[in-house]
Amino acid sequence: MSSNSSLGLDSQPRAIGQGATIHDVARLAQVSIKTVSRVMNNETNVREETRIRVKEAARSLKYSPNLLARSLAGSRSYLIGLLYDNPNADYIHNIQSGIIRRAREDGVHLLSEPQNVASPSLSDDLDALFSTIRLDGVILSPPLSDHPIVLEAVERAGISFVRISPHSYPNRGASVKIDERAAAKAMTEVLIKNGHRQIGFVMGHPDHGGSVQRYEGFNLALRAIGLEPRTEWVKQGYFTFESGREAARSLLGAKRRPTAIFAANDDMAFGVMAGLQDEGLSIPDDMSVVGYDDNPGCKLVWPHLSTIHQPIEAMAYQATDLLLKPPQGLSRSYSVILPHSLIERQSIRFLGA
Amino acid sequence: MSSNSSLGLDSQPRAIGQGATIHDVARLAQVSIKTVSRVMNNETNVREETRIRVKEAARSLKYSPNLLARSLAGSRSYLIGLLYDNPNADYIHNIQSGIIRRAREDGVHLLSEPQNVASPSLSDDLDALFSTIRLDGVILSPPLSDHPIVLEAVERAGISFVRISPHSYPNRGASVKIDERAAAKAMTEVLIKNGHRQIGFVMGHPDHGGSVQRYEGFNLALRAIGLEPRTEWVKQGYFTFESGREAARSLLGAKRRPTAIFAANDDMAFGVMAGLQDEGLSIPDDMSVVGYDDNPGCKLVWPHLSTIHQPIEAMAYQATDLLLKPPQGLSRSYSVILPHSLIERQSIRFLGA
DNA sequence: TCAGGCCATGACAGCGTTGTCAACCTAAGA
DNA sequence: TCTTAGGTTGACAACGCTGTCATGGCCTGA
Repeated sequence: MSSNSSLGLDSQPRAIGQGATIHDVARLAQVSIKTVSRVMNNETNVREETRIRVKEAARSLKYSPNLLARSLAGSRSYLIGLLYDNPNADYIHNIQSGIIRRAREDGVHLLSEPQNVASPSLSDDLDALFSTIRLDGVILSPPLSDHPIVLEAVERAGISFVRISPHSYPNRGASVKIDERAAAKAMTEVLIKNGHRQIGFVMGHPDHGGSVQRYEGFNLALRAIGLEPRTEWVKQGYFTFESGREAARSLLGAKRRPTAIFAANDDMAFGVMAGLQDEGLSIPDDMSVVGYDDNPGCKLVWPHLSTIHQPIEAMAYQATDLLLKPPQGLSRSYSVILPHSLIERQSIRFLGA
Repeated sequence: MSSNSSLGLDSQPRAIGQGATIHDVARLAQVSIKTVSRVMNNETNVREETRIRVKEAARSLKYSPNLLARSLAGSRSYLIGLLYDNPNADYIHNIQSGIIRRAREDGVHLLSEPQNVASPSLSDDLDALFSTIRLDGVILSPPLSDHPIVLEAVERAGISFVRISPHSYPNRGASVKIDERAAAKAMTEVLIKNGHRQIGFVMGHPDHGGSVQRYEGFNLALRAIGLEPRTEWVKQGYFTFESGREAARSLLGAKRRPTAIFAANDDMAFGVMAGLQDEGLSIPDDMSVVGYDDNPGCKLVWPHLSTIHQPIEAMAYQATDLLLKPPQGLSRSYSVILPHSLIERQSIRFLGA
């Protein structure tokens, strides 16, 4: 005897917590399951009358198609992944919010998959992930968006992906970013406009692509007024508070001190501020400080930190949009550049124009 | 003719990006797919020799079972959900990290599902979510862990769940929390030990259960030394920076000013500090301030904020452990209480013992 | 020697969908 | 009137697993 779970006689409601299936809807609407499938997927070639009847039945049964069955049978999984390895909670939170906001428009769900860049099994881990769950696509956030092993794994699995703020391999996939070079240049120009000529720079983590671009922007602004960056004023940092503090100390030891310090991210800028205050310097009177990221902490430190604001949430939304609705003739280097903004707060002293 | 996709003749490797299936492994190991299934699930009653042969085959094909097919056929989905509606990025990030750390031990993946508590469709949204994906369980983070509609939806769907830091409905499901009342009491006692007797309190959001308990702990400590809280020193806040600032202003308007202010979370404490500084007061000289949460901003504000630290990540790990490996005879009010800690920094002035 | 039991294994039917293909109906054109 | 094309619908086989049950081999004890 074959399954009778969908026979009319078996009118027993399902166990608590079990949703209706396509069979239940089909029976109620007096059509085949295939027609229900057509209606649920908004396919064409269904008589209007039938469509309404099915929709009515689906509504009354509170039917919603089982995602797992759908993906097993069809070619989509309605699941996308976010790959990240970033200690900055605020950044990830914004990314995630943007992705989910867009994904929900298409009934897609998000799998959060942090990865350890340093792990020797990274490649295998990703292979396992992709073969375990056939994702409709993944979003790569920095620093993973520039990581060759990650890119290879994604490409090997044949999964479509969008990179957020990539800096290398420009031809490997669509991306969403801001013009970090221009942003850093603008920030530097603000310092210049305020009369600063001796400006220190704390570089970002050498493995993050953004570090280079921000430094280039800084240099561009200086050269534009005929200045050459002095290496004794450029310190290597690692995007952490402590590395910023360290850099500040080191900068204060220079023969000649700068009048302002540009840290390549806010966490380091906070560290710089702390390091300066450790030495009894007052900000911005004795030293101006600016950062990059618009971390919520910017409004907590005193004075409030001037910085660059990236529309993280919007970038993630865009990235997901690109993933879910790829534009016609999407080239392998398709890239959306969103506008950044410069937030001036109280951490810059005006030295005269 | 039946499917030949698994016949020996069809030795063609799969399309790029497609993983091996259980049939591929079975063929290579010369066993039935059922035996492969047994080995992959560590079931008993498989001859050791066979087990090894299958494992070898699986490894060489880089086989990992398809999660979706597994869940469709079996009773588990290897997917759990995190339900949250909390603007605090740091909090959510820690929760998520803890969950994922534990989930990975069991090969389980996490679906991040923010929900809007205020949405009129909350109940329907949850029903749809649960019937679309049969989750193995969900973690409820505050304020959702106390939300009747959420609890009903989860119970209705028959999904197992664990609540993080619940405050109401103690008999509805397992939970993980800290003793918030004791923590707030301890914080207040530190203030008392430093000589403070006039202490202001900024309450948390009225919809968050924690607000009440923190206030109770505060009261307990006062009453223990024979003090009654003065209502003019107790202000309603909403867990936001701005509401803290507001409360500070209002507190300064009191006939007699307190010497210390305890804000029920750090964001409000930051607001209080800002409000105080707006009026030219110096912290802690003119007023001591303490918070609750150990937000990363605590080390950014000046002076650094004394606060209560909750082991958020560990709580989430525990909660997931409870979900994935429920202890025998788990009662409906099973609750794990983790230790908190009190972090003393520079925001308290010593007035004499 | 043989029944009884346990262990190891496999056949096969689902799980709830989508994809493929065939069948039917209707209206338009010959 | 008969085709023909296109719109509408359904039957049925996947998708890649797990659950159930049957089968056969081997060991044990009477």
